[in-house]
Amino acid sequence: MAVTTPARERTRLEIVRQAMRLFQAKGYNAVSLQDIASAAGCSKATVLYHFNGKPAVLAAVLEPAAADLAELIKTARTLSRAEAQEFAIQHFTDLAVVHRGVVDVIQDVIPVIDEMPEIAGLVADGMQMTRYMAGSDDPLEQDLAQFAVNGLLGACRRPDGRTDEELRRLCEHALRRLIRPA
Amino acid sequence: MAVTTPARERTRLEIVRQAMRLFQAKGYNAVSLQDIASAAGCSKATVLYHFNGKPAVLAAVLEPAAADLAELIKTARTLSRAEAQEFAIQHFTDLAVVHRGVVDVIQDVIPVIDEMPEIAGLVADGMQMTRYMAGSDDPLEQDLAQFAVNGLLGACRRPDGRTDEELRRLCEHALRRLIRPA
DNA sequence: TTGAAAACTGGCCGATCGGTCAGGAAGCTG
DNA sequence: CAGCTTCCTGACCGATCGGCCAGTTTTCAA
Repeated sequence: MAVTTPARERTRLEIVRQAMRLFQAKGYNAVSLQDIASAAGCSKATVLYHFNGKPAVLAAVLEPAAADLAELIKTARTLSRAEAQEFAIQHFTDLAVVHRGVVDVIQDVIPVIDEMPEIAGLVADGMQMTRYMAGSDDPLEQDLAQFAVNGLLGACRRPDGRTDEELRRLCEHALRRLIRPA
Repeated sequence: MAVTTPARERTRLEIVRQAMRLFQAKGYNAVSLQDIASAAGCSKATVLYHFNGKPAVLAAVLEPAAADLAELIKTARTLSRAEAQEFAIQHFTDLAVVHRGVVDVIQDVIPVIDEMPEIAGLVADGMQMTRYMAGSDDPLEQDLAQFAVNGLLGACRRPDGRTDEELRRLCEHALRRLIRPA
């Protein structure tokens, strides 16, 4: 058995690429399977041949970011509290900047997040990372870390033509004003 | 001529009340006119009798917050830069906390904000208030003020059972860490 | 009390949604 | 070449969407 059929992967990838672009531009709910199919140059039925429903397309779009985040969590777990905090500030920022499209998509799904089990893991990991970033169990610092992450995600949503590096620097600067070292 | 017909205003108000509740809970796009009508105890046709389409319902939901914000802008315009900054920090926080439901609704509409002229004024005023909050024209401080407002709006979206006063205190605390006095 | 205006509604419309299915086209293997 | 699997599609489905309209009920001033 072939590990992957080239044709299958090519179409699949194009669907995910276009779905990402559209979700980011118009929001998950406002994009139809027909929109995705047209953009990817195939029929709606083909989209549903490759993915088991619209939520599965969303899951595929989110998957790379979710995997990267899970990797970050795994690393952070091996560090001391102070190290984990510094690690979280730097790498969570990186992740949000690089995957800023995903950040945008997630925001649009928040109101119905309970009905989307396919992204529950991503969200849970994000909250875990926020806890690492706080650096302490003090409720105020935890709340401020959440505040910081909200600002971070918001900034990555509307980058205003900033380059990755400019955006990363801005976010890290803001985080260091908000977050107290452990 | 009667200034207002009681029956008309009563129904209108109930529709707006229920629409607000539903938009906040499930997002603008996920709420149908039928949902609003059922919650308000009338028919979908009645909703369309009082409001010229679904966007008009949204505009009515947002109107009180928009009016309050416009009033804030008018006051801030009469102040010195330093006074306006302090004014913005305190009263923009208040506004976001009191109208937190509206904050939630707006977030859901952001991806299609260009197609919603009825909320363009609100958004423009919010950005103006953000500029006052920065306290200087330095691009970095402007960006940080935007970052702060993103955090503010995010915190008001998911209040986690906090009281108005707790939420207001948290936001003001975070803002004072992020914002440099003019 | 009465009649016109205001408030309201059931039923219908075209469009679009996510999703299904039978079957055609393409590609690989013998 | 034949035959099987994979890939893909047009046509169709039931549901629901926002919106419209003709007509009924309610309100209220004269």
